[in-house]
Amino acid sequence: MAWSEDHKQRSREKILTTAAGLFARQGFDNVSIDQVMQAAGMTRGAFYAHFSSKTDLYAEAILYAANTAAESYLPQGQATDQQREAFIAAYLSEAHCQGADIPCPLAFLVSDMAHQDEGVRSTWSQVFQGLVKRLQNNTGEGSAAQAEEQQAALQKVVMMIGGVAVARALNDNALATEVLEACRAGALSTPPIHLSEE
Amino acid sequence: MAWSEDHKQRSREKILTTAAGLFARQGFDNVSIDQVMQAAGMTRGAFYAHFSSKTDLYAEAILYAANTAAESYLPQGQATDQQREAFIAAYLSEAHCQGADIPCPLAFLVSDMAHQDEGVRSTWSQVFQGLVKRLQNNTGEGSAAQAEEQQAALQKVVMMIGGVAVARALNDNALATEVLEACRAGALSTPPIHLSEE
DNA sequence: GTCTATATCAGGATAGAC
DNA sequence: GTCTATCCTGATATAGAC
Repeated sequence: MAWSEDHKQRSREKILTTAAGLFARQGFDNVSIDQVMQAAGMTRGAFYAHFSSKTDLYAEAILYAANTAAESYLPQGQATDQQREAFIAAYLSEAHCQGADIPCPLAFLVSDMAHQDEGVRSTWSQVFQGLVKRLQNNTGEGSAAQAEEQQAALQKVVMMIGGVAVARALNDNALATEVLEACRAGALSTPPIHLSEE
Repeated sequence: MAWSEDHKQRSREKILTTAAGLFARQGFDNVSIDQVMQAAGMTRGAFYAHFSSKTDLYAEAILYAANTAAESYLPQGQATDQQREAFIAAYLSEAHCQGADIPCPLAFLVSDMAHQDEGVRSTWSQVFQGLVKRLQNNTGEGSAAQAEEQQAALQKVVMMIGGVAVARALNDNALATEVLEACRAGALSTPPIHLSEE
């Protein structure tokens, strides 16, 4: 049944891309299974042939969005400084903020995670750690240098996620733009902040 | 009818404190009017004598939380550097992250704002701008210095809001602690980041 | 695997008694 | 102003036909 299997796989992917976009833009509670399936060109009943529950879909969609984004924005393996900077600028762009393509679930769904079950939260956390790892320079040798690298990467990631989340929340477009600019400046400077509490 | 008026005012405040805590910790959609009113010691029907809708309560609760927090944590008017730093450290503490007192709606509800109506979003935005203003040093005279002050304040606020939101989202407690530490370091350095794109 | 139909339930909002 | 009782809608999940 090669055809049938292929068909199922295509349906599943269609549901995932649709759900990833809708969840990111509207949040978990404001998206219904009906809405997802209709946008994917199917009806509600077909849903449970692919996913066991709405929560299950949520976790899968977050992972799917992360994988898709990583694939197209950052090359696998080690990235150059230039590639990293381009990625940061794109992340903190107004286009991303307004929900272009499949928006990043890290920024769009941060404060939604606290209410979700273990499966969803652990998926989100893994995606977060993946991003942190990708933003590290890995130039330092000693463990002290590594710790500083880690701290700098965490600060960058928080500024990226926080910047997009805040800009998206704000009512005032001009201020939102200003926030994005400030965060680009903050996250692009390398190393952005030098200060350990030793 | 002094007694009656006073009674109503007390009920209203009881509803507001209860709602502010519940909304921040559980999000708008995961809190029911029933839940709020029961926790406040009343029943559902009494709700509409105080607020016109759940959304109305949401906006009022955000404002109430902000005013309450501002009152107890930061003195009105100009703050000293030391007071500002204590505030930043308390904001990025694990106690705040875990929902002590009435948590800050800015951090706990960031990614919820995008789905809310104008009234709620504008309330949130006003609270945000209030925090930005409080964190500015106001030492500079020229407009260029002012712009840098503004940028630095925005970076700090994003790191505070983003740090708490991310730490709260994470599944991994050790990593969450690390995030908070990194953000404290980042937000406490003054000026944290020097870079304008001129 | 996908459809239509339906059981079931939670939650927002209103009506009317006290 | 607060209570109980009720209406109504929207949404998850399941059952059974094709």
